Amino acid sequence: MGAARRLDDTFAALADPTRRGVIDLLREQPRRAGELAAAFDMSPPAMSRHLRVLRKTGLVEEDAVEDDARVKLYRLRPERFSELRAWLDEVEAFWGDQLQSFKEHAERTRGKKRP
Amino acid sequence: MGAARRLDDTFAALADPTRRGVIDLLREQPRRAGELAAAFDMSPPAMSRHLRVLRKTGLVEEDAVEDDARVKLYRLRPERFSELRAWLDEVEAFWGDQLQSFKEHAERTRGKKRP
DNA sequence: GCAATATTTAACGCCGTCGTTAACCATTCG
DNA sequence: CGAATGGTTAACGACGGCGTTAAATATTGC
Repeated sequence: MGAARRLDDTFAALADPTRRGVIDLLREQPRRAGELAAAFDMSPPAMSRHLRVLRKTGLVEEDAVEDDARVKLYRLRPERFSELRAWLDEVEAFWGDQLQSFKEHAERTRGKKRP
Repeated sequence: MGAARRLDDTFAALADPTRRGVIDLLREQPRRAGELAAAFDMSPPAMSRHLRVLRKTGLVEEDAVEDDARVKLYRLRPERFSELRAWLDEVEAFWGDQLQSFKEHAERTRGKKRP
């Protein structure tokens, strides 16, 4: 049930196009906070909060690499995405049965316009 | 880009625990609107709007079966879930490369506390 | 026709989100 | 030290989501 609460935040985080855009950029390589703000033509504070949201949900992590301690690098983290996939798998497990019945039905009624 | 817009709504729809709960119930079998409202101890109007959201995103469909034309049956629809899976696949495709590089890096620096 | 049933729409209030600008650390470097 | 740079936090306004109750719309059945 802890996981369910976390899914709330995960989905909410992904509902924002800017945040999905960030994820898209981070797929290629880690990026600096300011770099991301610029990429979306958005004020640094605005991006900072988007990053905070992504951080809190665990979709992204921040580490202070580089020789300059002011800059923060953001990168993707796989765990939450796996969790998301797990949820999706669970929901879609249903199609298996559903489509199975459908297939069987189609099989039985093949070629007939109306059974 | 139409698909991206749709993802906004899909994720937003799934961010609500009630709506995910509805999806969970619909996995087992189609349900009536009022039945769903009762299941979540919620007023019919509130559930009605949740269902409207789910309908608009295409996660759910409504058809008026049964001999009583007043009742509406809701059931899941696979298309949007597939779309979601596609997005997730795309994002996760990155782990392959990432983990690959990480593995190589770990390989090179194995046993050293600090490179 | 009229009361009861199933669901949706309308109108209202509350609270959280998203963006902006201004102020606030921390760090670099001249 | 002191200005400049990178980033986050604070305060504010606009907008939208979610729940409630009241009213509207079908449809059923006596």
